[in-house]
Amino acid sequence: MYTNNPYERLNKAWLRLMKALPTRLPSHKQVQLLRSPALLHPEHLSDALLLQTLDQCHHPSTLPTLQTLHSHLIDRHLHNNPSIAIKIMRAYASCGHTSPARKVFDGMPHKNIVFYNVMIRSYVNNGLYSNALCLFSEMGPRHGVQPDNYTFPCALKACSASGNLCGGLQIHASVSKFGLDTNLFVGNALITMYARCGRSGHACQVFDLMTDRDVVSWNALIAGYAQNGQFEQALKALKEMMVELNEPRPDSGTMASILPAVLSTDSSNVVFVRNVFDQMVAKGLVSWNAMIAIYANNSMSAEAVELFRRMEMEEGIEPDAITFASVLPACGELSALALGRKIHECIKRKRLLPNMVLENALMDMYANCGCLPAAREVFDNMQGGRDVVSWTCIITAYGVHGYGQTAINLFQQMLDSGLKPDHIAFVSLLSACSYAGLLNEGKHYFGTMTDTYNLVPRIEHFACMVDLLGRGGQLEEAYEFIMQMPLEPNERVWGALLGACRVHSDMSIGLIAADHLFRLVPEQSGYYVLLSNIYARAGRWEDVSSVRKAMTSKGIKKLPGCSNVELGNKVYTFHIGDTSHPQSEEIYKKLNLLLGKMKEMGYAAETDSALHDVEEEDKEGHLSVHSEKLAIAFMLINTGPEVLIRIRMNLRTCGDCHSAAKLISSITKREIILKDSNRFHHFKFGVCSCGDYW
DNA sequence: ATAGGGTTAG
Repeated sequence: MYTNNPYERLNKAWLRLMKALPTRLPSHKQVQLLRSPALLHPEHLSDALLLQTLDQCHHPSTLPTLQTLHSHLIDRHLHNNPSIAIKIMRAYASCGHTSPARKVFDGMPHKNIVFYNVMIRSYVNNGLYSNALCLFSEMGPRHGVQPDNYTFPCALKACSASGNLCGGLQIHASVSKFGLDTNLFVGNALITMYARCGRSGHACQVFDLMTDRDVVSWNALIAGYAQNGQFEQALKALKEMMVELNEPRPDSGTMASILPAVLSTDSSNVVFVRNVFDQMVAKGLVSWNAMIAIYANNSMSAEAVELFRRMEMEEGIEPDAITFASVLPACGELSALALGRKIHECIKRKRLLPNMVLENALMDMYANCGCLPAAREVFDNMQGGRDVVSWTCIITAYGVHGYGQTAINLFQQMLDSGLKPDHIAFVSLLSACSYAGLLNEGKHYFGTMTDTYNLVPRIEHFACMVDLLGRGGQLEEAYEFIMQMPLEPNERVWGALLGACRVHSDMSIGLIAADHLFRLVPEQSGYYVLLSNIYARAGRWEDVSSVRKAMTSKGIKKLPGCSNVELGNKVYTFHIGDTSHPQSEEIYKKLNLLLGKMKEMGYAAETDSALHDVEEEDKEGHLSVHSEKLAIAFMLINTGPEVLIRIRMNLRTCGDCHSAAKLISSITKREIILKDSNRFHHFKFGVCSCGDYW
């Protein structure tokens, strides 16, 4: 039965829609809301519906709706009702507009504490911390309102968010005056305030003095330690939290809080956090995101990708932008181009672009998979602007692919766009110069770094410069450069010098570098072959055996080299001397065939070169064929001539495999992109983009 | 009618 009001049905339908909507609307629902015919004529809506619609205005896109509603509420003289006025203030604040909220606030003749609390919170949520504190300080006997247990958490949040320790201390004093020290919410806010102001000791004191603690208290404490770089303390707090019986149980906030402490950590800690994760009854999206990020950042890319798959497929949880930003680096690390592309499609389908973080992550993924054009396409299509990270991504991409001049041009374009380069941008640029052998350019930019941009060079910049000079054959100069560095040279610096000595066959400086390296990191697997070979060549047999002993006594084994290639939707892994593949016989046949042709072209296996990182037992036989060669042969057998061969290797490729790949690319007229632990080698027409230096 | 902690990139 309908009345004569033609909008009665619409009112009913509208009411149903309102009830069905969640409190926070996803963006497409917001658009629906704005286009609703009922809202074009809100005068036909009942008071109750108007108020229900008001509750749904929580997003900037609903601002026009809100303004219409507001004027109708004024027309109906409902705006002076305190609870309605509060709703209007909150809605404006959620839409990012504090001024109209303040107007409502100022227009209320009798403001009780709730008005103050809501107004202060509006300011805090919109980043206007000083406004919030200003209003807070106006409270008091003069205006007839005293701050209460709702006011303090908000006021403290204003201090936490702006790192305002001074204000925080004053508020803490005030908290004590009002006897709210033991309030749970106030205590939690105090912990965060101290932690965010760099005082995790104070935060811990507050925590210890609290009579009630809940999961938020623990999370605030853990986050405090984690954000202040006290990773061990953060883990200790999490462990204590876990042994507390029953309550409080860790929640997704716990996972997010511990995150910074375990982004770069030991595998034992990753295992521990994984246990926490597994024990959580209701893991939300945030927990999955955090766990994926932890794996991805600790070089456990396969685990990151596997967790991502489980989350989507088995748990049916919808990934969001943060999930993608966390899993994309893992795709890059694995050169899982097919998965990376799938994720890119998914991102487009979900209309998550433009999003700078995602676009940067996509660029990085494509660059790491050896797809420079795809990385460039993402860069060119960025609609929401580019930041230093975006530019650094694309500069790195060109740099590692050997296009130093393009990297320099991009760097200049970045400057032209008004952005200021930071430390990492310079690492990227200097490496690009170094990879491309642009000696003078590298020196020039190293100079501008301090002269123009007031950046103090860090150890990684010095390592880049040593690499740059060394590559140019300026070994004496490189050595001098190290000697006058203001920082203590580390293994990267000496490693760069040793690498240069290998390429330029300089024994005397090579031995100096080797001695330093041996002193610094005798056990580091990456250097040990080089070290023992250079000592052997110099006839220093005692040092040879010391290197070997250091290796075995510390129980460190050489990381087994392996090469990954993607064929179809599968990743195939090859190890040294691998005979496990069904096509093994064919692979070795193919390699022998190629070897014959290579020898005709003057190839000799580099097994006796003292300055080369080839192992003793590495002869031409089956047992010692390096994984790169197997992977290349496998791809030659299984793909047509038009297919670009992409290989991912976990170590630095050796000189022998490099020469072999170069010759094979020439003989077979195939393009080969080999990514080793250091950089890309793009073999085309018998030439390598790295200029035979790496 | 009002409150506290936490997640993503080079």
